[in-house]
Amino acid sequence: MSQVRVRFAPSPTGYLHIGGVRTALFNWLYARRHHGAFILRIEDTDQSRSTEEAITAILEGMRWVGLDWDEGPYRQTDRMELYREHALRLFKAGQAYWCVCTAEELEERRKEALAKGLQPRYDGRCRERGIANPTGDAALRFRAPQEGQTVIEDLVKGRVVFDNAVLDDLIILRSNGYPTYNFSVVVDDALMGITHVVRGDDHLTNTPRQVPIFQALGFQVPQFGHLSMILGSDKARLSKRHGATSILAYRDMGYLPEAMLNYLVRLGWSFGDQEVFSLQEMIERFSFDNVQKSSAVFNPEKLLWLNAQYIKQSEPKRVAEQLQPFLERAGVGAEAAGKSGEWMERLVLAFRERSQTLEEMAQAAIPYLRSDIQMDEAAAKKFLTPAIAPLLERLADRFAAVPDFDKEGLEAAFKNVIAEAGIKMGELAQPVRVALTGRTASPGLFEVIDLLGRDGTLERLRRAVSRAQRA
RNA sequence: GUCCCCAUCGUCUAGCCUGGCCUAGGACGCCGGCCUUUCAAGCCGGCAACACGGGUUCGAAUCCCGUUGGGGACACCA
Repeated sequence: MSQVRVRFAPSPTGYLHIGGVRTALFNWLYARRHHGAFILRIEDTDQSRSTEEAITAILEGMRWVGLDWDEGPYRQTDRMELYREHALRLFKAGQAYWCVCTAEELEERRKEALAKGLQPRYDGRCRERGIANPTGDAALRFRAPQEGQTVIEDLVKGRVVFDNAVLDDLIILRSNGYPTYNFSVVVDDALMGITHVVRGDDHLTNTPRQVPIFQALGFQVPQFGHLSMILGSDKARLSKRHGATSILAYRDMGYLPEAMLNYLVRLGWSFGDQEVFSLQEMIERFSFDNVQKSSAVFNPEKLLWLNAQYIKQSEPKRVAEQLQPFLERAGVGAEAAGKSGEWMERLVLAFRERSQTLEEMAQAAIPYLRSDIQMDEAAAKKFLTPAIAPLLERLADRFAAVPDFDKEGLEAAFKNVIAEAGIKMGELAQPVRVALTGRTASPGLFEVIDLLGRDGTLERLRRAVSRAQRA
């Protein structure tokens, strides 16, 4: 059996969206599963819509999620001679002809047909003109089969049959010399030896247009697999109005790349009841046999849950590294840089179970990095009262007396104070929490103290005492 | 309009190909409880679906036909 060769072929007309990443992922998984090659190809033949920035964003997105490619990135604009050469070959063989209908005329006829409720296909008026050497602007059209059927044995949809009567003679070479999509894909997929064309099912109806071109060119027809679309909550195709769709936007919101891939792979694919998959597991288990035919609605809550799972399970050291840019954006980059790696890991350990994103973790970490804390006024009013002040002061004194400020000593000191005062743990814990963090919610008190250290803890406690006395 | 694809809890899905094991399983979310110094996490429990109508069959979520609904395509875009 020949080697598997698959490709991801985005057009650089915008950022890399998550639907594209899922298509890339399925291709990549299939390649890795079968020890084949995953090829990246940029389809930039639309000069007016393709941009360098988009190409950069696509590569950046692919690298971020870790979908590495074995060949490419190829750019179609670097391969123009190839398309022209094969298009002309078709012309010489009588399988393509020059068309001098103008774009305006075509557009008019198209609208007319649509208005009449007919399929807006090219009427073939240049088909028999036999123009050999067009003088002005002319496009080259493929002479598509008019009879019979084109049958596709799709890897995910199964057998799909199209009547060739619905096909029209599509333009393969524009009058500006550039190839059109349906032609350049065929030439590239054939020349690059692509064995399985796996793409979105918005391309399903392009397939019967492409198959005859493969055949006319004398190329072997690859296998096709059409993946269902990702929909928004209103069941319409996922787009900007449903929220963020750019993969890099998710990076910037604090999602982990492995969580993104795990979420995306489960959108349309499953392996029994398993929800969490390492990359290795995905590779070992992936198969088109259990790829869903129907489209899937994008569910941000489940993504968030998966992200939280990954944050919890990842190596604290790695999470700490990935957290850096978020700390910088939160304005505490310098403070974080002053901390040891070991301290940063303790920070991650304290917050990994209460952060769904890295952004959330960075926000939660602010009071532990800055010396001046932002006090929640409502919380202060409720918990830092004159009545509690003497207890806080006593606690600060006892804490100060704990020899190496270790957890056991601190806990004993804390318990002594509440026992002496005859109050419950929570009655002192909340005021202390507010005193130390400025907030009513935080990790365990002794974890907080551990992060703050002796000086930070005592200073905040004392400051809270004077504030409480004045309240 | 024409062609193509699709249809199980709100959502992602298992089951469907190879009918009975389905009183339809899991996950997210939601609700309740446990744990608890707060917030989380974790654990336990609950609500919730075979789109509809015909067949075929002893028996249909599973096979067939139709209806309805949703999506996609129909460019000198990709």
